Amino acid sequence: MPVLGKTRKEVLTEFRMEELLEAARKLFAEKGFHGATVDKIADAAGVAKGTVYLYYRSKRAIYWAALERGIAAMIEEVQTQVDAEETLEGKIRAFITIKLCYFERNRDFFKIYISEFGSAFTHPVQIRKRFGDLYLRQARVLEALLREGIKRKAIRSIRADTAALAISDLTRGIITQRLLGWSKGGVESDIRFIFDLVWKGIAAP
Amino acid sequence: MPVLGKTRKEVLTEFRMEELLEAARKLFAEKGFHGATVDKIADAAGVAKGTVYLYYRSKRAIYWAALERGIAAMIEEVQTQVDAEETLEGKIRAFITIKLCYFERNRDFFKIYISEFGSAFTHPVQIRKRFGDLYLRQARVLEALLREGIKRKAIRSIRADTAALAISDLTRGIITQRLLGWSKGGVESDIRFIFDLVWKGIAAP
Amino acid sequence: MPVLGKTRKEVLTEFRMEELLEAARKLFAEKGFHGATVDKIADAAGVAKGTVYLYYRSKRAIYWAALERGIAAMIEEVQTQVDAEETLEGKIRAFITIKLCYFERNRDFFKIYISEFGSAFTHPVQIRKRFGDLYLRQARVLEALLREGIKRKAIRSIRADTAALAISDLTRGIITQRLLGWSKGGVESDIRFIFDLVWKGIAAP
Amino acid sequence: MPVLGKTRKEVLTEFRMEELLEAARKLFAEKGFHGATVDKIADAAGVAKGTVYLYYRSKRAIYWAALERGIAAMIEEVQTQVDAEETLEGKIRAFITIKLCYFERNRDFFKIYISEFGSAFTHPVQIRKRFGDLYLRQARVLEALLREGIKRKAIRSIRADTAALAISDLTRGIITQRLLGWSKGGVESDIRFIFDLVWKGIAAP
DNA sequence: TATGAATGAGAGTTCATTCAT
DNA sequence: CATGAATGAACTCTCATTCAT
Repeated sequence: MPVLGKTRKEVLTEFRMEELLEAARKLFAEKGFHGATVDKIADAAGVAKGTVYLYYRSKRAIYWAALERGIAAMIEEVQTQVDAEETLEGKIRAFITIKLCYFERNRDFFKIYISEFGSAFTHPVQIRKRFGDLYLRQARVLEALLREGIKRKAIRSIRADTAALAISDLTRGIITQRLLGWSKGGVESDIRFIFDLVWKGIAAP
Repeated sequence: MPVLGKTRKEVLTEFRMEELLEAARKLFAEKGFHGATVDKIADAAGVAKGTVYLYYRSKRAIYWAALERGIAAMIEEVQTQVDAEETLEGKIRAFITIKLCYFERNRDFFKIYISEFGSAFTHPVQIRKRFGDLYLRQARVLEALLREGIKRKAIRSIRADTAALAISDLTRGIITQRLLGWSKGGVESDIRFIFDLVWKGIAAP
Repeated sequence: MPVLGKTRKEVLTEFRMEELLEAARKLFAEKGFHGATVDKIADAAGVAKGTVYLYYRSKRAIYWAALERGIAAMIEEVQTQVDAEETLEGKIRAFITIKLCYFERNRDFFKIYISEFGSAFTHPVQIRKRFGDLYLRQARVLEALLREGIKRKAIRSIRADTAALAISDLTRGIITQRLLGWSKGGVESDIRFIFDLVWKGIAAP
Repeated sequence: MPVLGKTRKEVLTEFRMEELLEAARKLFAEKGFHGATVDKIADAAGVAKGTVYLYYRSKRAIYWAALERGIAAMIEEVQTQVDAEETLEGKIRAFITIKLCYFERNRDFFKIYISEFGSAFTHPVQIRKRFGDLYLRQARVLEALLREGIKRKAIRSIRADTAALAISDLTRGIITQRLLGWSKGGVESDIRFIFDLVWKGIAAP
């Protein structure tokens, strides 16, 4: 009997998938794709090995689900917060802030995210493309902002796509530094640092 | 019989290690750490599998050797060129330029380098630390420059260590974009882009 | 409420078993015992996997049921037609003809039948014996004919049991050839071929 | 240093392959393809599991090697003995005799052989074809004899290809009966039975 | 009665590492 | 010093069977 548009079965399925995803996320983050075994994922999720395959077609599929889910959630959060800001400056600052905060809150996910980055070159083309698309999608949120700023002469005339990726790189980089314990400053300080660098770097004279 | 301070044996050993390293670099770059098998590395180097273990203690050891060797060579090249420049601006530009060119010339190495970055979080602490030290060493070349610039008031008062890492991130990022085919501009254009962003971002007002 | 000696429940049970058998027969024929999964059998029969086990104790049990059922039906058909013939020659010809036609009509069953033959040696003794009994039962229909023929001097003095099996082998062989596309002749031609060979081979001089 | 055209390595390789084949043959015969595990084959051959894969690419490959090897040896033996006979009658009798004796001597092989027969319909087309070719090859030895006999009017005008397969079926059938303990007669008696049936069945009037 | 989610033993295969030659 | 055959632990994935609902 469907309740709220979902049958009992669907709810259970969703629950199991989420449970498995959570366990997988933790393990992938801790040990990387190869280090995490399906056995351990099943164990961590509290189910038998075979059960994993009732919900995901392969180990890779779980990995992808974790990755895609995380990026999608991040994009959504970023987009929402950027939209909530009124000034261009505020929007760009929000972009940096939210990404940084999101990753701080989802460290496990960030580790998978960054690891996939590292594998970008060794994966088959189609997998690489799939991740690329995902990654570029979030960069494009920023790109649109930059383009608007350039049009309004608030930002000097630069390649908006490259700049967007560069800002993403900076943000990603600072998070890496934080997680590795290389950055001594607080989050606030790090955000301010990145933003200042970027804003001074791209603002119209 | 020692020649130039090296015995015949030492020369041969060095030669074999180099040969193996080259083969390994190519394979690690192409297939990643897990995808590259010792069998294939031995094959590519033209020796038997067992021979590999006469020169390196493990597969990981080869990987590390490839990584360390590459980073050391890069640092050296960067240092030399930075020293050759006279102005602060020139030195910073050189830092970016040389790194970018070095990686363009040594794509195989870059792929390993970037991949290790991705694994930074899944490795045991001591391995992570070892890579960190290596990575930070090159950043410190830049950090010293920035510190000097700040002292001379050519650069505004920023955290030199964080800034150095940020500039490294930017450089690494643009190379990634280039290798993935995301950057449409030429090398010159990319260098100029990064440098402008950085210089405007950090220069004293 | 019993109807025609069967309760409603019994009718339903029989119906389900038949339905499952049909589905199983098709799958076993197509993929062999190991290739056919209980999942697919259940699917093909339009029931859930668990339901299968309400009607059959195991996958093997379904297989056996399919096999026994098929052989029993064949024996019945053969016996009926043989009885309908009047001459010895006619009876033997009928034996060959009916078997061949039966298998032509029930190719799925034949594939299982022939496959079980192949496994005859790898099965545990009791299973082997069970199949043997089944197989020998049909041969005995023929054996009886031969024995009668020998007594009446229409057939030369041969070992009736061995001859019966030999004729069965010939018949089985020709069907195999037909199903594998090795026999170019029509059914009629194949029947005539076998019968001539056999009749000339066993007839009294 | 090559000795007798074979290097030490080649001899060792051949030895291991033979050793594995023997172990595999026994297990396949006893348990069938699915029942025999690579683990057990390795065990029986006295090597580790991984070693098996140094000599054969897959479990299937071992199976095929066993099958092909056995059939080839049989064909050779049959051909040699058939050639040694002078009369047509003698040749046909030799064909039956040698096959029967070969299988009596190589029971393990026969079990695999017969089992493959059973799987003929469930295997992919190319595998089926491969076995078919192998099987037909031995039948063709006989076919040539029959064709010659027909030309010389010693044999009545029959389809030589179908007859050859039929005689093969008879031979195979009698061996099956023997191995299953259904045939009470001695080898001699069985051979005579088959030959008489066949010869009377095909001889010109 | 019917379901299908859950199980977990067990399959084939790979590969870093060792060691006798 | 060089070899490469041998190892065996570890991997992912399958599927017959069970059992709570």
